[in-house]
Amino acid sequence: MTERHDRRQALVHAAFSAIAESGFEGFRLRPIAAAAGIDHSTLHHYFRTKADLIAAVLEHVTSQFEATMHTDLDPATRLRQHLREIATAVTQRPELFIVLDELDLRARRDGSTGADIERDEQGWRDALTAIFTEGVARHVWSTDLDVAASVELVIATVKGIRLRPDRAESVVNQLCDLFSPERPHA
Amino acid sequence: MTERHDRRQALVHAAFSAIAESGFEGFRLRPIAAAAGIDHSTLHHYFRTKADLIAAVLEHVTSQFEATMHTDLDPATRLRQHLREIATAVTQRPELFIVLDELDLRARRDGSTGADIERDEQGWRDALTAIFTEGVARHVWSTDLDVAASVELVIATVKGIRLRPDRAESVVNQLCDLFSPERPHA
Amino acid sequence: MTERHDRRQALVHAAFSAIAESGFEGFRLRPIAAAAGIDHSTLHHYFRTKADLIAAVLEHVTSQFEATMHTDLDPATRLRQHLREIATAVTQRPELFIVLDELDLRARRDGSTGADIERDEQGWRDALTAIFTEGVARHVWSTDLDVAASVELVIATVKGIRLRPDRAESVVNQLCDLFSPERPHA
Amino acid sequence: MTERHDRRQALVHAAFSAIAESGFEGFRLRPIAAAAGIDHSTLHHYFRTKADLIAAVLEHVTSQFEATMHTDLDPATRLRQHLREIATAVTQRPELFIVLDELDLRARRDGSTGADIERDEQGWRDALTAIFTEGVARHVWSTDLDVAASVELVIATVKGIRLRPDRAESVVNQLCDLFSPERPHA
DNA sequence: TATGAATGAGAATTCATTCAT
DNA sequence: AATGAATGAATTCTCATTCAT
Repeated sequence: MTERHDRRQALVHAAFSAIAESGFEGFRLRPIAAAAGIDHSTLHHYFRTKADLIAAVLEHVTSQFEATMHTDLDPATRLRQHLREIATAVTQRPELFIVLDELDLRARRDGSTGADIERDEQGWRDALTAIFTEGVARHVWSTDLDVAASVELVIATVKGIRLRPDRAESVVNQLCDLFSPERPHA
Repeated sequence: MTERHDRRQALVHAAFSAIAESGFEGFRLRPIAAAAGIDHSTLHHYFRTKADLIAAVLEHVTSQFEATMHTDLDPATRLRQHLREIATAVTQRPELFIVLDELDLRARRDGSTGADIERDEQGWRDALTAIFTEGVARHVWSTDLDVAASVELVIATVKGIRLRPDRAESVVNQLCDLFSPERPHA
Repeated sequence: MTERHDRRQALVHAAFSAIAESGFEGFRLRPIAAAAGIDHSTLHHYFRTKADLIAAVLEHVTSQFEATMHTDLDPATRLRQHLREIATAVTQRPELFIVLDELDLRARRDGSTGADIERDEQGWRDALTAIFTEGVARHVWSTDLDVAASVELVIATVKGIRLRPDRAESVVNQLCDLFSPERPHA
Repeated sequence: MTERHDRRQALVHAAFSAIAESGFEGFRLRPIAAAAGIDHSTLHHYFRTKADLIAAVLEHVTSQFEATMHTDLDPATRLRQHLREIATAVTQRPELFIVLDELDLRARRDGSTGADIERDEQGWRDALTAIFTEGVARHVWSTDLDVAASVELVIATVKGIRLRPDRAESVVNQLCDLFSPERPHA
């Protein structure tokens, strides 16, 4: 049983790496099976179709993004911390975000992929909305702040740095600074 | 000669549309040739290889982004206008940005695509840098503003809305508001 | 032991139905095992190979045709009754005859199937020969009657209606009428 | 153009022979292509799918059965001649009838095959009906004769001898004799 | 007896590309 | 410039069978 799980995991990992490296364009099953050390027909024992394997990769990826949202008192700090963690992750595990980008693009054509991704994104959106809403309520941010637009801005920005680990940190810092200008002295 | 040019254009357009619709994963030459009304082997008279056709699509796409930067006096207005134009384009010609996203992802694997895209992006980066630099010089923005990070933030944000035409406008507005808070009254 | 027998029977029945429905062209072991509620590899405990299972189906089919020849006095009546019974069977259990037809066709390629079927057919041929021989002896039919040819005619006709339950009855009646014209009046 | 036709013909012939020899159960495209001396992928240039090739085989087979019905004066002679020609064909070109039998069996599962075969059979049925009807009108046969049943009997008998070239002649003769008893001399 | 894992051979089909015409 | 024929390598997926448990 655990062996079965191991093989499956090995296949998912191999598929994940392959997508990270070559995208879906060149994504073929045989090399995946080979990387896991099994015959390519055995792969179908674990994943009936290519789509099933891709679905498993998607699940693997999204499972890595389980909410790491903190519950500090200060919403501004929470936002900053959250974005810094993302920036760190982009830097340390760039493949994760590359594959996510590939999946995002693929979601447009593949309904079920789209649904899974959308569900995941909605969870994230809700968390961000909570931060901004609380921030406005506590007068951390102006009551004029367009919460929905701010949330989408954050999301867009994060998506925009997924392929740019080198710039991730400075970009999220700059975004946080715009929301909550550091008043260093005084 | 002009006929030849027309045929090439027809092929490039067909390829562009196909990529916009199905991405590179499902990008096949035969349907492209069929869409242009020619035999699939004739396509090779115009583009020796598949890669050549893709390169032509890339060129077609980037040629659509020739800098439409205005030269108003006020840098803040220039920025806002520029981003609004982008948001409008994303809304009105979403395929253009979808294909750009596909190409961006592909650039990681394909050196020459990467170079072309990078060159293009650099032009854009320079223009944005000029705006922010001037804005700081003219005290539109604080001298503390991190110009480079601001430029990357703008770029990241725009990239992040490429697949979301519906949110494009509100996101860029929100970003501009953060840079230059509208102070409506007083 | 009886359990084992039951399982075997279940498998044979499932195989029989599958062949009746889709012929040998689409005959696969896995669905058979599934229909019998067992794993497809367990099937090999009961039938070592696919051919073994097919042989069992053949046996099952031929066992259904144990001579039900009557021993009335009148050969003509015997013939008519025999053919009517066949026509009824074709109507009521068409799958039996469909599978028989499939097996007949297959016999050409598969030696052992051929032998089994041939043996069965010979028994039938003998019974028919007995009827016609007796009929000629008793002057039910002309002494000019070609007994062997008549037997083959009957066999051919029956084979010819195996896929046509709807016409079975009228065809066998017509054949009997030709052999023994009903002289209803006078 | 004629070359193209030749290749197609060669493929159809090779397919025909393969089916005659091994039936549909073992019918694979690669050996067909090999027999025609081409790469197996080239086969798809001529027949997009396996089903297309089978359809061409079916057409080839049915085209061999274009009505060879004579227009002698005597219906009984016409019937006898017709059946003798069939018996001769079964003897001389047994594969034709074997393949026909295979197709007949296959027709049950494959709608389009079924339609084609049915259309062909209907033509034959019409011709036979004409013979019997005329025979009854001319008092060659009793007015009591069930024309429809007689037609079906002939059809069934012919189908029943398709796999038995050796018995074909004696069976059809016997059938004719039953319809029109030879009254030798006297 | 029963299973699930594994295999290897092979299935139809697709695709970019080349070549002769 | 244009075509259709041809290729060969590759693709996903299937299947009967075996083996260890």
